[in-house]
Amino acid sequence: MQKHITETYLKLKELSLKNTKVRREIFQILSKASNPIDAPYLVEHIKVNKSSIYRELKVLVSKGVVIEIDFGEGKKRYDLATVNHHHHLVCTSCKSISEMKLKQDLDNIEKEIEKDTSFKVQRHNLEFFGLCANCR
Amino acid sequence: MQKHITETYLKLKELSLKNTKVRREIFQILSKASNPIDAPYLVEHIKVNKSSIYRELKVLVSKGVVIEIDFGEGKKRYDLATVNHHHHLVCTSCKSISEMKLKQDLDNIEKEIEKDTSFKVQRHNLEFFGLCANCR
DNA sequence: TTACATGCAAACAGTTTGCACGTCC
DNA sequence: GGACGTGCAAACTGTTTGCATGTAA
Repeated sequence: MQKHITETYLKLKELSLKNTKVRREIFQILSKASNPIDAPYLVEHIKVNKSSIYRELKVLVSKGVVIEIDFGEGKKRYDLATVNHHHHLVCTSCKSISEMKLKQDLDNIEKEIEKDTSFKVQRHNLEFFGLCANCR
Repeated sequence: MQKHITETYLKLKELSLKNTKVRREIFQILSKASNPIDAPYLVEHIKVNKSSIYRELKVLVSKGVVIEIDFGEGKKRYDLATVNHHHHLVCTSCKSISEMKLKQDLDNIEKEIEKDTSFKVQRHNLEFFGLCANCR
């Protein structure tokens, strides 16, 4: 707990961002969450004006500490930019989300694209939609 | 031209959908387009009330003739559900979109997921973001 | 002290809804 | 004739903006 607070404090310092309420709380919620969290959830759970939250999310995304994900729900989701790149399995029935890591990521595919099309890949989105174990 | 109209007519019949203005025009625009088209574009270019267009898009998606794509722009894009499954290269600078087909699609990955996680994959989204030949 | 963070209210974009009316087969 | 499509206006959700004020370092 104390450890967690200290880590957050250090991370903010490292990014030369002031230690403010929104920042602390966004970090807290995202780090506790096991799945990407949508902006409206943050707005609902952090007692700070929503514009501050949306503004803050942009800052954190631009700093690269937080990543933005879109499952096509009409709203954005956010997750800590952990070292572990992974993909999501989204259940089309109960909407639950689980994570998975590819044994071998798409690096070879990305290289192939760059060679074939001269498009320089910066990142990719890969999500799978289907039925989770409970719903199938 | 005549051919195209006839095809559309037949397709509608096959789906037991009435031959209406919105339907014809959505098909026409989507089939001429080389990239997925966003809903606001359709609203702007088809002289029909926007609610009809949004309603219609849902019908066509549910019938499986049209697919819905989301590049995280805050709006949805639509494309004819052709036989050719492909992926997109979205330029983060000029926003241009190009298409690509994987030599080998993700079928093996999907099978792996089903085996490892008991999640039944129905479909996936895979988009690459980066710089196109012009912008890099 | 001052650059950066916040609250508030209003605006915006995309999309959805209810209801009365119109039209394809 | 009846099921289905449409127009219109209003509402809704997610997100952004301008501006005056507050606050961390």
